[in-house]
Amino acid sequence: MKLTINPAPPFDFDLSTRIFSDGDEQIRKYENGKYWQVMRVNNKLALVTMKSSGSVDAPKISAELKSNEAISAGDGRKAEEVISSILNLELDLEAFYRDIKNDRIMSTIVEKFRGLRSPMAPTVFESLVSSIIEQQISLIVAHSMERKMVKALGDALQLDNKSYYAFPTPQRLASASVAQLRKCGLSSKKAEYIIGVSKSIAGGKLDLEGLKGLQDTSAVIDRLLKIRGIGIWTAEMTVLRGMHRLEEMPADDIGLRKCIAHYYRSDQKLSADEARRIAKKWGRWKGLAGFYLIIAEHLGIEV
DNA sequence: TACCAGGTAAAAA
DNA sequence: TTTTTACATGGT
Repeated sequence: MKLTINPAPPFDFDLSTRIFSDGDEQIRKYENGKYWQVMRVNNKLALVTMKSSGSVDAPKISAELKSNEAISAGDGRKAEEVISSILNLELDLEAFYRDIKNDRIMSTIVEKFRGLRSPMAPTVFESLVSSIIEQQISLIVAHSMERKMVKALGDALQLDNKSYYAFPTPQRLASASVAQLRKCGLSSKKAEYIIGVSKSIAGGKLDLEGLKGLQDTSAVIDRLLKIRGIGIWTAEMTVLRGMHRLEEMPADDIGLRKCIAHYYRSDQKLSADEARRIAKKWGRWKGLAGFYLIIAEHLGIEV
């Protein structure tokens, strides 16, 4: 099935998905103008491959959905919703750009990255598990472990003689053993955390996805902090990427603090509180602004 | 080789 | 109550 999506401008498809250039081709990857990944639509697995067929100010995405099951028109609409969610297409970027206009440094950066949207996790669960894996270790290491986990425990989709993998469900991770996750490189503790939270969800004791309905982000974070293995950093990362709460910024994050220090304090070390103070002027866009800073630093942009 | 990297829970002080 | 420590692995 082919889909055409017309996001609100500005949207730079290639700039936003190029982040996955080093991704795994069996999970999700950007290459030669195309981005693909497995997604769940109404409990069916489908591979979606997308490319830009428009421009930053008149964006258009051409997507193709492939599955071993029959795909209905309703599934197509659901797929559009999921795509919109993971590419963060609902985000009002113009409002962000307007609101940071009085910040000269941030303004210079957003001008260079006009149309960049931060990728989002399709579910709160995926966002939470990824964040647990990313605790304390470098992103390169974390992504390597996550890849192994998705391939070992995720649902496989066989298409064109190739295997693709979707992120494991809470039910699957609830029945996994610590030893299985240890084989993916995770520490015993992280394995326990992930299995523990998965069991709560599978057992109906925790409705993670339902937390999206809570307006008050700090109430969501308070609930997440009750889960074993979830501290403030993990809770903030989870709501930022899994619930589109772009106002949340993990100020305790060392890497992010280095970025803020680089652009705002000539590389002088920052405490978390100082980072929060600087981030205050980004208002409801702290997390998104932080994302722009990380990308800018990664690409060696100077202002 | 040793140390650090987008932390957290549990032990020790 | 606050401070230290164990934990995993890839890069430098």
